[in-house]
Amino acid sequence: MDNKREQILRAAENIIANDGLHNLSMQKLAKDAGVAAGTIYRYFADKDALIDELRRDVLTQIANFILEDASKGSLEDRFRRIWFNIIRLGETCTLERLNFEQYTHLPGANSEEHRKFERETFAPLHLLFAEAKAQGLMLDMDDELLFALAFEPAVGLCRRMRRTGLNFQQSELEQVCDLCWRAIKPHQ
Amino acid sequence: MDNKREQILRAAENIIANDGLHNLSMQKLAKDAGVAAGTIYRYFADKDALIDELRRDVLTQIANFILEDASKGSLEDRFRRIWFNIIRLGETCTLERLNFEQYTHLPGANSEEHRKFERETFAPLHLLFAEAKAQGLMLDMDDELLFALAFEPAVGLCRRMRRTGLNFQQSELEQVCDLCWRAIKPHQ
Amino acid sequence: MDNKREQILRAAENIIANDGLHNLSMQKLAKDAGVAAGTIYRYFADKDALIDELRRDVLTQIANFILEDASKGSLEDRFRRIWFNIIRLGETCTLERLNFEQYTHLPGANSEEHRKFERETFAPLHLLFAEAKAQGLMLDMDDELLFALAFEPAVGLCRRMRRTGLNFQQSELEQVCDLCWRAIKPHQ
Amino acid sequence: MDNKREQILRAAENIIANDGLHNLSMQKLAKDAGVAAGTIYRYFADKDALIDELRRDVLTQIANFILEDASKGSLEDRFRRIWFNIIRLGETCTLERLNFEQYTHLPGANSEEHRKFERETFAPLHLLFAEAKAQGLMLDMDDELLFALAFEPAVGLCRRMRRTGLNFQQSELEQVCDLCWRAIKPHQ
DNA sequence: GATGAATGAGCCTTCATTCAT
DNA sequence: AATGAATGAAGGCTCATTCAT
Repeated sequence: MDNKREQILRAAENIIANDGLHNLSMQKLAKDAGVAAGTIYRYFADKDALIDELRRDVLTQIANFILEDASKGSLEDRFRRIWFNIIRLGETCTLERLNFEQYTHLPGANSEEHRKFERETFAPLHLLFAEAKAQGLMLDMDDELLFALAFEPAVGLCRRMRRTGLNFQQSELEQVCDLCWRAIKPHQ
Repeated sequence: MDNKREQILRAAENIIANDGLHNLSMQKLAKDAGVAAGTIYRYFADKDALIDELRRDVLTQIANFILEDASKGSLEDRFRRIWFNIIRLGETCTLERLNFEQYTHLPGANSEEHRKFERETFAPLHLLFAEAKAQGLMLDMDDELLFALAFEPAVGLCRRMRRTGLNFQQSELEQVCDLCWRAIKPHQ
Repeated sequence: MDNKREQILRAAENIIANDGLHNLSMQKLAKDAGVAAGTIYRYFADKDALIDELRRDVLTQIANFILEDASKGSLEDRFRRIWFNIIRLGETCTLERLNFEQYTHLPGANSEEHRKFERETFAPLHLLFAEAKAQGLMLDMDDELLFALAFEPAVGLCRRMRRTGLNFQQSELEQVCDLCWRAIKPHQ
Repeated sequence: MDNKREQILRAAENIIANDGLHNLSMQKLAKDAGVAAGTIYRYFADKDALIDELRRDVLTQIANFILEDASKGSLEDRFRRIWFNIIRLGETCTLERLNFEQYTHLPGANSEEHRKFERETFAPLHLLFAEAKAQGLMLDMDDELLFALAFEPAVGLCRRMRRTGLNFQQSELEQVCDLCWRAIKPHQ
């Protein structure tokens, strides 16, 4: 049964989410995953490889979560859905799952190789931008800049929620989302 | 002479900036700081306390950098100055100083205690927001939301620059800054 | 079919010859022998037993090699043939077979039990000595002493060749062999 | 006090002599040497470096023992003294010291670098050979061949004594030594 | 105050062996 | 008989911390 690999990855994610990467020891991981220490090495070459895999795995989960239903409805609907998915991702601060910020701290997240993987995984987002620009609904800027204006506020609010444990009111969030949408729209 | 404490903190910052937190060993720190390993323990209770102090120390430096001249000129000038200070901070990738992102990775940065310190350190920013709201130049929203809209795009772009190593053109950044400023301005 | 036992022994010999005893892991052995790890334990009680068997097995091969044709021709011919077989054994540094020196390093080679086996295996040598002594062609000394005088130089030269990788000229070897033969001959 | 380094080397030698190299664990070594595991690493970079040093250290001891008084008296006296020093070295099978055979099994003993060190350490032997050849007391052969004829029998007898635990009678050894000396002397 | 040698718990990893299939 | 996934003890090594000097 290959769910042992899955058990290990989930236990690793859990430990990092709760105690931080520096508390991820192979001994503890084995115990939490319910396997023997040696077993981990049947599935992952070494600790680095395990983290590599976890990084990709988590990114995929995050992307799936954020981009869910990102292709249905009007462009504005799709934008808002993504925006709130980011918020929801931040709100879902179960201690069992790595959040986006923790993910970016994983070693290797900045490697050229991984950034390529990230680009591919978030391809739908770039399609959305392209479509919107083509229809004159978004400013014709570099995607990086658009993302910063449109979604970084949401990412930042997530971080804030995570750090303080406090949530915002839905109406407040709606207003911010609205302002983000306006910010990247061509001025009438 | 208390500059030994300073030597130690600077050496620690330097090591983390260059090699990462996980390469900060007390022996290497002692060597780089030019003191004996035991000496560190005369100034800091233990490694955690050292990092606690470094975290506050670095935050203060960062705040000083970002809020430099934040009280001169028109409100828009002050806003723009802060916004570009954030960008400059991201661009200034000296190997000698911790950058903002590295700072946020330091363990304990999310503790209630440290967040309180952070709030105090960035008090001038809240004063700016208060002043601007009073003059009707900014939307009357929670400071957290305002910050997200106004500055998170800059923070995000810094992160992007660090990760990819690429810089943006000044004109592009000006445009984004401008859009941030508009985003939080009341729609006349 | 019992050739699985043989496969395992050959694979073990091969690994030790190429990579050294300390690289003989049961997993690698299983892989190289083309069997499952557990299967080895159907043929050998444990790793020690496997090495025990390999030791005997290799000794037998070595003895066969050295004593080949050791019963044909004049006593001097037989002596010389053995002497040069020892040299040839040292020169034959195939990577597939353990050489004599590697053999002597196998744990347990000095056990009383194994030495008895060694004595039996080299019985023909003792017969040769007995015959030669009876004919007055060799000094009437303890076989151990005779062996030391007659063959240890050859063994030593092999070791030297293995260590340095250099070979000696045939004429030089002939001279040494000749001097060995003289050394154990009664002084006219 | 730098005798900790010495303690560690002696404990290592002791363990290898008694239990074999594969039983030399850093844990056991630390315990036997009366230091903490980490302390070993203050004196030796790692296990390999420790063994490297031990190899040189033991070779030096062996050479000192064998070459003791090797420059006094007639050439034959010197020859016999060395020959019997080799025997004595083998007889001195205290379990506390590595013998020559064990020494040659230490990893790295065959490296070019170490062989060079060996050559230097045994330089007096080569001087002896040179002197004897110049005086016409020894055959004009390669030193390697001379050594094989003259001393390998002694080395072999040592090995034998070590393996069987039995000693030879002094008169027997005298005879063998004598035959070795004759073997390398020019046939009048 | 300052030193740095010494400590030993804890880390990552390997591998002989077992056992359910 | 054969498999190979799983085990977990043990190995080499690091490093935060202490303490005699």
